[in-house]
Amino acid sequence: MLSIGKLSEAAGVKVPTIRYYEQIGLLPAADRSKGNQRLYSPAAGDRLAFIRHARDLGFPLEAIRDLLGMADRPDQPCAAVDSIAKAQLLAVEGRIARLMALKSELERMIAQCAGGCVADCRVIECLGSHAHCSTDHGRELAEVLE
Amino acid sequence: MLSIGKLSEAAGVKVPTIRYYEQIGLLPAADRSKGNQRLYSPAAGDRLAFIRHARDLGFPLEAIRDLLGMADRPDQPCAAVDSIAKAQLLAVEGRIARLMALKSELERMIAQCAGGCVADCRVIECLGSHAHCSTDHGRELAEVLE
DNA sequence: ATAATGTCTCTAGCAACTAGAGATTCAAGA
DNA sequence: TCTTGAATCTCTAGTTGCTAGAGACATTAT
Repeated sequence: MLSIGKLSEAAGVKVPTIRYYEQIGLLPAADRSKGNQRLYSPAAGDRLAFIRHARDLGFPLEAIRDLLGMADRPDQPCAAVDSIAKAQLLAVEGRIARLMALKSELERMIAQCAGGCVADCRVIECLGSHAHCSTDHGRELAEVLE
Repeated sequence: MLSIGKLSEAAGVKVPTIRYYEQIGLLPAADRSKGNQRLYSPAAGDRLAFIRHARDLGFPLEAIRDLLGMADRPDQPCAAVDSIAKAQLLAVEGRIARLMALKSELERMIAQCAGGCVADCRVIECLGSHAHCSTDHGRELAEVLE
């Protein structure tokens, strides 16, 4: 059995994060030592690794909760798993597209600045008036950063 | 003078958001009507438009606070403005790069799934063990989504 | 005059943690 | 065995940038 610190090290997930996952029910309540400290089996480590890996791929915790539920029923069809993964892929692609637009707008803005004083600064001017922009970007451009 | 609702409409920023900006000191406290309702000059609208535009470009509010402070001193050199904008560009580029890695990992995962039951699902398997991954992605891969 | 909006303040909630206080427990060395 | 230092415990509050709601007051239209 592992202490929470050892588990943390093994899975690459910080100690308070593990407690947080338990608190929100993503991990089952751990066994305790006589002195009330958490003890984990290697299987708990696998579950945590799964969560961490899915987080690394950007899945939100709620999606991970669903994925874990599915992983626990290996005889069910995996279509639902696929659809979660595909939704995640779509979300990522959307973010990329919007970030690209953002990037070119920023590049244009920066390139135009000759480096004088603020009164002549293109960056400030461009921020002040949407009219200087090449694209008709709206709120949605930056949603990706949330 | 405009009511907060009219200002909201004109600038494309929601009413509670305007109040929030005032609360955190990004907008100065507005004048009030006899009945204590906020009244805004067109100049306040310009400032709000500046904020919104910068938000659209993904600048964090603290950076915007700095930018506004600089815009209020037109005779100062604009190097600091540029460096904020460049930092933002770098942040955006970093996010794009990491999202691209994420995207290809997700695509690989999804493509391998033959669509059987969960026991055979590549998506679940890949999430369960990092060994199936092509890249040695770490936590940093998903930081972009925060 | 009355009804329908609009606005006010205040609190609480979202995601996914992170940081800190103050108390306890464990592990290793003397 | 004792002691010290590290790890762990629970709990609360903070982060970012808003959003939603309650209950009360103001303004506008009919």
